[in-house]
Amino acid sequence: MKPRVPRMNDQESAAWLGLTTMFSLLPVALDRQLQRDSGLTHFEFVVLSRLQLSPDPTMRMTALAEASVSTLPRLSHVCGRLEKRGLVERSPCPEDRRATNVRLTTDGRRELIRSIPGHIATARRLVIDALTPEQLDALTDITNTINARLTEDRTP
Amino acid sequence: MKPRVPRMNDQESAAWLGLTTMFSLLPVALDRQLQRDSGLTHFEFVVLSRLQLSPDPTMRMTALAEASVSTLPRLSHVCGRLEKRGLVERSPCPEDRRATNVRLTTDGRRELIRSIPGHIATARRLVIDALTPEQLDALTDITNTINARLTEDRTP
DNA sequence: ACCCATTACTTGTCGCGTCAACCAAACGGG
DNA sequence: CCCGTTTGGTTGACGCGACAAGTAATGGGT
Repeated sequence: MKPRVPRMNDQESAAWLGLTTMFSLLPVALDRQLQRDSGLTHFEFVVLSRLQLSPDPTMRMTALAEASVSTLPRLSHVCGRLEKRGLVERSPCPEDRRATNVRLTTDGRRELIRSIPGHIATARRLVIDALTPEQLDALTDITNTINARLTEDRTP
Repeated sequence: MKPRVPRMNDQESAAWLGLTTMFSLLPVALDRQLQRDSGLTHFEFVVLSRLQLSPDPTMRMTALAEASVSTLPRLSHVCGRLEKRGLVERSPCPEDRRATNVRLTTDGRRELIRSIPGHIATARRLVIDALTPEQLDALTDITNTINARLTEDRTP
């Protein structure tokens, strides 16, 4: 069955063009700043952040993957690199011997904290400070709505 | 000088989290659908689209790079692949012998047109149809504002 | 007329992410 | 108490993109 999807009108096209343009520019900009100033990719930054924010000092790979909006293979690779650089440590989980626990090392926490101000400054300069409070609220609603669709699309 | 950037408040954090979550999910989703159904990456799709939309049947690399929100190296690589697959053709520009002209082949146009309905359907399902008209307008404003900052940030 | 800077693009390298395949442990029905 | 299935994670291969470096043509200043 081919349910004939309607073309986009001008209003829809404008939104779509703005959106696609944004996400071909924004990730690159974030990666550039973090890489240049802190030697971290944005995703590495997110992983370290989620680890630090966790109430429990150690997290399972699956939980960390979920928290950092990623996949297990991707997380596994990046944890391998981060471990080599001494920023995280992995240890087998005693309760479930299939599982792996990850935790932030002292070096990892230090590097993360060092990198935060520059990252926040960039996020403010490029996005947050450019928007009005009403736009911030609107953006939250919009992204939450879209993200709901995206997450249910992830696992068919 | 270190002008002490303020932390984010709850409103700002919510918007930022929503945004970062979205652009770690959306590009993957678009690539997946296009790759599966049409053997194209989203960026390849954009390149072909811009070529087809051009009033002139042929475009300079620089113009195409700008239109597809990309860089010259990236575009050069992807044009190489697309040319190998017979979807585009490159020829030296007669007026400026440094320049290269790209144009869509018949096969390229056909493949593009084949791929459009599925792509639009995905864009609708994941984004457009999830939003109200007011949200679409808001999204256009927001992304245009951010994109302005991003583009001026690109070339310091 | 010459030279240096700029423009236009290409190429190579490297690192990251996706996917598929794999392994091992735990579960659960018969 | 098995044995098939599900869950948790790792690994390898491959492709794409960023960046840096290189080439070639153009143009602007003197």
